[in-house]
Amino acid sequence: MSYADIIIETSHEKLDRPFQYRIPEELKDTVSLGSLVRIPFGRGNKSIKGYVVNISDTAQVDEDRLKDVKEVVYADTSEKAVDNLIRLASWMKECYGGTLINSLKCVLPVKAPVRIRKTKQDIDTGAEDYEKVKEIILNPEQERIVNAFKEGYEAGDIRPVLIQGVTGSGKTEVYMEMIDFVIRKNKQAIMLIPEISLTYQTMRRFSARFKDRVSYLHSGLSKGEKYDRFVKAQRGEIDIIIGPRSALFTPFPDTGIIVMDEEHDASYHSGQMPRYSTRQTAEEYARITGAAFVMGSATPSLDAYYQADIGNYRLFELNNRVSDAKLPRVHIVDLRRELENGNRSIFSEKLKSLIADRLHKKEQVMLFLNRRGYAGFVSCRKCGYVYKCPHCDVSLSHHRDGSLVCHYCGYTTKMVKNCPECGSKYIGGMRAGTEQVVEKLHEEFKGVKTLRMDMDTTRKKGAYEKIISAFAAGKADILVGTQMIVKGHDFANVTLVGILAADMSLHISDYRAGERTFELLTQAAGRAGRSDKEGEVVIQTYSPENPAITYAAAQDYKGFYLEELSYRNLCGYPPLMHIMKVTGLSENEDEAYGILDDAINIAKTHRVQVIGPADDGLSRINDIYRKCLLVKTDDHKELIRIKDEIEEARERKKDTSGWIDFDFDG
DNA sequence: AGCACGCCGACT
DNA sequence: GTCGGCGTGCTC
Repeated sequence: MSYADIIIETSHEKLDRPFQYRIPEELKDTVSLGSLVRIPFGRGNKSIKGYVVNISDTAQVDEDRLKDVKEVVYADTSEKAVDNLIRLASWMKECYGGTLINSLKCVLPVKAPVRIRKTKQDIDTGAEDYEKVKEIILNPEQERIVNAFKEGYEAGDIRPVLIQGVTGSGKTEVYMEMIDFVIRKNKQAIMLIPEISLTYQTMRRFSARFKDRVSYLHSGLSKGEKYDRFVKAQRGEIDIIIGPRSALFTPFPDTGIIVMDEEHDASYHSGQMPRYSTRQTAEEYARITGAAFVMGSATPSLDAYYQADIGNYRLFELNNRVSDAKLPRVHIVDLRRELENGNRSIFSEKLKSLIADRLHKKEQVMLFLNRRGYAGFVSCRKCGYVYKCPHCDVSLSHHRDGSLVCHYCGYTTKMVKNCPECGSKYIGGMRAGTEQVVEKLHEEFKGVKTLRMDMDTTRKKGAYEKIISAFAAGKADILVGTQMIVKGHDFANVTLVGILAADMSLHISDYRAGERTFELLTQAAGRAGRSDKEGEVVIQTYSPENPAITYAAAQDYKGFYLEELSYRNLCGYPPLMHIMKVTGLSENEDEAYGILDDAINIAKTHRVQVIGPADDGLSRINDIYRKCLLVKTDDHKELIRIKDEIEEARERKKDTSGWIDFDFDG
């Protein structure tokens, strides 16, 4: 007789454990690991669904307490892939909290044997639209990395690989070469990209080389389309899958390599339960499957580079752009001087003259207004002074009631009329939107053609692609946008990039502000001069001496890393310390704080640092108060133990609001 | 979470 | 006596 351990579909944590059922003789051949089955549950024998997570031939409880599996809703064809994915789900539950059933749902393939129809969304991979296959000749730098990878792979070096390559250095060719090597061994490849919007261009490059052995997967596909691809993956009809973080869970029979492009990208963090880090999860999945794990970025996250620094990852560098394209020339403009010289506009004299020059030469310009996580910090336009928390060294946020508040520890002070540093009256928040920028451009340059790309203009489906292709086709001289214009798009005719207010992300109340700013500036600068024409970049800032700005201008990743690491060390932030962020939600402010009381008491019984509670960055959305608590220690395992205790306490109190993040982002 | 069992008060 | 209140505890 065989038995199945089943995780049932319920939101209740108390039931989030395996229940054993008898597999009746007639279902013996259809029930397999990962199968979705229907079972009677509870006194009422209510019929519910559950996932089979283990099959054994011994009963764990009295035989007379066991019930039979009623029916199989769907059985998987590839047990091996599913077995690995179930292990991954357990690891995720352990690491990030929440329920096992939640992690299983996140990880296990869609099981919906519905009719497959080809839709318009389908990117055609039929033979005709392939880009011309240029003969791929790697430059010596690329070749060295590929060879070292192959040697490591053959020698069984299981360490993840981090490629730090400047923008335009040809990382994709390196990935393709590595993938080619692995799939020739009859294994499959997962190619992760940060965003759905990058699917099309990545697909084009990959299908030019790998033809119909490549497919893609993302949340925009219907259940049927996803199912179709899972079946293809399981049957071995495709070798490579391309997609955002969810593509990591493609049920290949023998995953041989996982590539994570643009490793630093914030969208690799899941904002929903389970709140997982794609880098950590891919690393674990690579361990489980025995696959190679390769990350690449011009600006690796500090955490990833640190792993390379201490020898956990193998590090490779690509320091040159392909086909002799030069790195752009970068000008830093001190906006305080502009004010002194009587220029109160949002464009510095330098930027104005360079824009005029490009308009004359019929070359294109990108203007970048960094408004990410803009939380209303206060600074002096004369001397650049920024109000910061004396305890946490993050910028204070300006609240409607006029107070200045720290979003980490809750420190509060009054807003002032004059700059405490230089006494000027030019102190206040920074407020300029892309709309005003466009308006001012038309005032300044008569007849200029502009395109605007931000949250407003890209809300509609397909609007993003429309703007990108219009700009690529030369239908505008200047593209004005928020950080979304920075991501991976190559415009051959762009020779000038202007960053209007580099300080905006520098002073968000987040310990990662410097890292994010460096990243954005470096990536934005990388958009200039991607082909034969040399590019120029203008960075406008009130803090020209800030390392995030100076190192980005110099395109010096290593320099920034060392500087930022010593800052993190000094202030006790990741990657040297680990932070757990406990979030509490309530319609009532006192209650929101109250929810965190248990967490505080639990944390205080451990040898950790407890900070807060404080208003969370985005408190009071939809009239719900959001409060957070930070728990800091260098011992990650200790944080996991505290997390388990907090979850236990929350369960006892039937408190389902709130969540827990580790080394959180934003 | 559901659902049954159980041990007390006011009702045809 | 017994109908029903929801407190307690279990679910393979």
